[in-house]
Order: sequence, then C-alpha cells, then structure tokens
Amino acid sequence: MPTTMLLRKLEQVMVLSESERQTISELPERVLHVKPREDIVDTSRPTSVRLIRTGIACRYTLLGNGHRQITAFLVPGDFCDLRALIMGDMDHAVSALGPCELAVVPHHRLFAAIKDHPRLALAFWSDTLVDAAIHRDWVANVGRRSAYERMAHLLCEIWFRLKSVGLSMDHSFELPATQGDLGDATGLSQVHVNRTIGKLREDGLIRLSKGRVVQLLDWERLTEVAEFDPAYLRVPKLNGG
Amino acid sequence: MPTTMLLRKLEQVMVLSESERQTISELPERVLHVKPREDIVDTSRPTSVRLIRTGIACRYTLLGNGHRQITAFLVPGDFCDLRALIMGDMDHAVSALGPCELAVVPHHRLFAAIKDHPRLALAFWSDTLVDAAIHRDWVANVGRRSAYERMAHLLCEIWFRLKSVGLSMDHSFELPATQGDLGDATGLSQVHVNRTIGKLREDGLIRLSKGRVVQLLDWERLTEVAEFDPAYLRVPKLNGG
DNA sequence: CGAAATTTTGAGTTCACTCAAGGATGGTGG
DNA sequence: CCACCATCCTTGAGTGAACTCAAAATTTCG
Repeated sequence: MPTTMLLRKLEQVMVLSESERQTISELPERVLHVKPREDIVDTSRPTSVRLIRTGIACRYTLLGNGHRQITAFLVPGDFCDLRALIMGDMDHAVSALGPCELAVVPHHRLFAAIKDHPRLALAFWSDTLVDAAIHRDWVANVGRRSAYERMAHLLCEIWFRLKSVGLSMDHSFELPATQGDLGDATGLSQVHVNRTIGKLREDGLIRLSKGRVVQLLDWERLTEVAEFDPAYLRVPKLNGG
Repeated sequence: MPTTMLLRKLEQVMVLSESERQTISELPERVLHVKPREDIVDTSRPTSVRLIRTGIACRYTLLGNGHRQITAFLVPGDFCDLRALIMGDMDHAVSALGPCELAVVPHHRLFAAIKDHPRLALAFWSDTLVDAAIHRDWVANVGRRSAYERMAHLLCEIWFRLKSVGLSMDHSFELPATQGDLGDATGLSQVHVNRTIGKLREDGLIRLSKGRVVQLLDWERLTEVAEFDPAYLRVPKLNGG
C-alpha cells in the first residue's frame, strides 16, 4: 500500500532514516476510492486522516450568499484533513474533482508514529506550513491580480505541484475541473472564467484538449504574466531537529 | 520576560505541565522594540523566531504590479516567522502596524524545547494550523464577499482574536492601520475602503474614534452582515499526543 | 506652526458580473 | 449503437461594483 508521493514530499524536507520510511509506509490502514464530485471530508470530527494517492481534490467553503470558494487544490501526496489530527475538527470540506484514490490513516497510528520518531512531527508540520504558504499565495492572487493573471497563476501552481511529485513531465496535465470550479477557485464568475481562458488560449499561452487536459504552451511567458515564483512551494532541507 | 499571551494560546490547545510552561516562559532570549511601519522580518533566512508581545503586525507580499497584499494580521501571542524554523526561509515579510514589542527566540532553543517536551511540537504545529485556517478564511473573504461584507468580516476577525488573548473586553480595540492598509488586506482600493467604512458607520455598525480606535456598535448585526463564525478560530483541546 | 500623511468627496471609467439563450459534449438507458 | 438528457461551454447584451484620477479637507507629527 504505497505512500510514494508522501515519502517523496517529506524527503524534500528532511532526510528520513530507513526506519522512518518504513513507519510511514505502514501508516495506511486501507484504500478508499472516491467518485468524481464526491465529498472526501466534511466539517466534522474525523478519527482518521485521508491522504491523496491519485487524482485531484479541492478544499472548499460554502458561503451563506450561495457562493462557494475553493481555497486549495490537493494533489497526490497531500493530506486532506491533517488539521483534525491536532484540532479535532475540520473547518472546511474537501471534495474530489475527478476520481480519487485515498489512503486512510487512523489518528492513533499517526500519533504512534510521531511517538516512535519525533522528527516525523516536524515533517508533518512542514506539510501544514506549505499549505499555509499556498493559502497566502491565493489571498494575494484573488486580492490583487486581474482575472487574466489570476488564471495564469493558478495553472502555473497546479502544474508545478504536480511536477514536484513526479506527475506531468511535459507542460501538460489533466485537470478534472469545470469552468465553474475554476471560478470558485479564483473568485471569478463562470462566464468570466470562460472569457479569460479564451484569451489565454488566443494568446497562445495554453491549450485545452479533450479529456480536460491543460497544456501550458509557453511556460516562459505564462510565468511572466502570472508573476509565478515557485519559491514559496519549494521546501529546503531541514537543518535542525 | 513573560510569554503570557503565547501560553494562553497554547493552553487553549492542550493542558501544559508545569515543566512545559516553565520551558516556554524561558524561551525568549531578549525583547525587541519595533517602530510603527517598520519591517519585523523580510524574506530571508532568520535564525530566531519573533513572537508578538504587544502591538499588531501584518504579513504581506509585494506584487510586481506595484500592489501589496496583506495576508494576515498578527496579534499578541502570535509567531511572526515560525515558518523559518522548519522551512529555513520566509516566503513573505512581516511589518509592524503600530509600535510592537517582540520576544526573540533562537531556533536552537525551540528545538531544544521540543526535544525535551515532544508534545510542544504539536502545540506549535497547532499555531500553524490556525494560521492556515485564517488564511483560508481570507481567501473566501476576498474571493466571494462584497466590499461591505469583507470589511465587516475583517473587523470581526481582528476583534475576536484580540478578545481571545484577553485584550479588548468591550467591543472596541485600537487598530493602527490606515485605510490603505485595510485596502491591502481586503483587496480593495483605498478610496473604496473609505466609502465602505463610511457606509458601515452610517448604518450604525461601527464607530471610528480618534487614535484609531474601532468600536463595534452592533455585534449582532455585524456578524450577520459578515457571516462571521469564529469556529475556525476556536481551538478544541488536544485529545491524543 | 507647518509639512506630510491620511481621509474625504467628486467624476468618469472599466473590469467583471448577471441574465439569457444557443451550441457542444458526455453519460445513460433503451 | 443511437437517442436523449443533463451538464458544461460559449457568446451576446446590459449592468453595476469597484477602480482610477484628482483635488480639497482634515489629522498627525516633528
């Protein structure tokens, strides 16, 4: 029951001992298959943590005015509800975009792993720190960029994160999101998302093929438009501990 | 060299032993006084962590288009650059709004504290989890709320957080931010911030007195307008560990 | 007290929104 | 395998919330 993506991510933060790697790979209790558009976690008090193995999911909040805001996309190797391990509850929901395969890790196993290998607490903590950095980037994206720049930035981020876990070699990836979803992620209306990606396409920056495949045709120009700097996503090796 | 606010915050998450409390209170190496508008941390590689003791600060990012986005306000008890403890670097800057008093905690002391009391790692981790929750809320705020609701929400959040650390008994607090700052926090222009708080004032929801004191005149209606639900800020007691 | 920063107000503009309808696409069951 | 239905995408037209530019009034601070 491989936890390859997670290991890959954590190994970017710190060097893991054989024993630590072993412990992590034995975390999952079972695998869960989730259908497209299905909720993975709602705002409750889960007793296990779900880890994305394949597929793409999103964190979201429903506002009272009927709107939805997606606050993050989750790619393989990402925890859905690590928050609840420490905080007890979830303050938001997570839903699968396309079909997802999840590993389920009971809280007690994670606590046991941390007890045996205290350094792992720092590794998992770093996951939350990256989450926070991504959120900050989204605040800036939604708050201070035009629709055009915003969409460009979002696509850059998703591609970069997929690439970091070894998915997407070339500059293309499958994104099982509707234009409505992209609107909820960027704070734009569905119609304006349509016009915006239309312009990105006209300008030769992206291409959308059948099966919801996104191609970034001109990474150079796209990052320029989006002002995309992956520094906030990059994880330097942990020194102390 | 008291770390009262921090202790108060951490004790909301978990019960601390006398020894743990002692360790935390001995963390600060020195106190630092920072003038209004001065940077507390920039995007570099600090070797100590700064902790707000008094005053209000903000995290911010400068965008290439000349805009600034504030991604969070920091109140007493909050860490400025805990990220760098684990990640090595900062991906954003922190600046004082009004005059601030900071406690400086060298990284090695924090690592030592965690080594002696592994549960403290979970406590500090929870700080990052709350940060992430606040950021998510900001994404939703900026992405899916009108200027009017947005400003209301921001004021609710700041007041609630000040209240949780024992500042502000009544519904008023000092906020040493210009309307430009509030714009950078909400993703609005300075002019529109002016008109928006003008409307909040007209509607009898808030009052701005001399010395930058904000008064929330009608908490009931304000939370309704803002759809403010402090659940995401509340920290349930830690069960495991 | 004067200079600098901030707030306030006015006027015109624009980016993104809503409403609406037609076309494309994809999944499902007969 | 095709017809049908639902979902999603696309385009048009009109509207509106928030923006920019600009200048006056006020406050803050040295």
